[in-house]
Amino acid sequence: MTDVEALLSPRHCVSNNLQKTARAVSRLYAEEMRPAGLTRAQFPILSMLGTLGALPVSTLANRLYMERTTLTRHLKPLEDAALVERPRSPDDARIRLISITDAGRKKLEEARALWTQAQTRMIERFGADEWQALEDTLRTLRRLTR
Amino acid sequence: MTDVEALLSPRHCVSNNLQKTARAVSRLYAEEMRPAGLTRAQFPILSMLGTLGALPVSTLANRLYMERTTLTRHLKPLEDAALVERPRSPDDARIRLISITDAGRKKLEEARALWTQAQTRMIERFGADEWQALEDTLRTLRRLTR
DNA sequence: CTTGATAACGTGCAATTACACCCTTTTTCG
DNA sequence: CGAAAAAGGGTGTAATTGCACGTTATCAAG
Repeated sequence: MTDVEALLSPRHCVSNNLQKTARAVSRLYAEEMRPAGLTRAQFPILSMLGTLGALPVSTLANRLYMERTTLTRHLKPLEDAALVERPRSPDDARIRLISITDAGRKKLEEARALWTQAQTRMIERFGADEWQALEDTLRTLRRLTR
Repeated sequence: MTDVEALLSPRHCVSNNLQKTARAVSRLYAEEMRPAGLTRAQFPILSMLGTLGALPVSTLANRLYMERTTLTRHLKPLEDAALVERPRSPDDARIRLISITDAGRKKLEEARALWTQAQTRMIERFGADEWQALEDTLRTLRRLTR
């Protein structure tokens, strides 16, 4: 049994430990995916759209655990590059239904090849079982923040 | 035994899962620490300096798992606020030895009270043992990136 | 039907991050 | 010694993030 008091030193900060680790890992993926011509944030957005189809901005943001306004920023360059569309819903003019285009799917496939390399390298180093367990733990942690 | 292939869907991206979780948790800490008058990055920097004393920029950056140039950006406002000093080393004029000032320690104490609240809340929700284990796992993951 | 509340989305601004490139100082080695 | 290499550090520029606030569209009550 670990005592809570033992974890009340900034060295054990949950937020900072996650942040540091995310930075460290992100650098590896970014390096490997650079030739794809997609920024780091664009890949998960296109992936999500490729899987789920047309979604309102807010719904998409929730799925990505991303601020809605942050997502809006990312969508603009993607729309300019014709990788996504964002027409207004016919039923509710407030809503924009974001979807991936054919060009977007093409780009996504290219990027995915590079991503698969980075992911494979990472999993092989860290261990598939270990990552599976960590992924579950991180999901639990995210749920606690809502 | 989990197969690696099962983890080669972007949904299982190590980088993105860490990033999402860091964002979600960071928002909680940021909200709680807002009254401290320190930004999120400043707190771990001051903490590290409070513990370790005077350090060269590169060494400090390594300890924080932060890009050296990113740290430089953060140091400027801290120096302007007189919370840190960065005199050149007498032995090697290339090196700046970063250290916390008395005003910095004072500010750190204030911020730490708020941080402790956020950390306590987080640990109580998540579990002390669980966090201890996760912290170790994250450290392992960071080591793999070097 | 109109008026206030709410929902969905965008913008202004500031903080965070990092790659590419630069300058200065020290070290290495002929 | 003197020139080249290496080490330490800073700047230019761009991507990422999110809070406060504003705009437009829909809904609920009277």
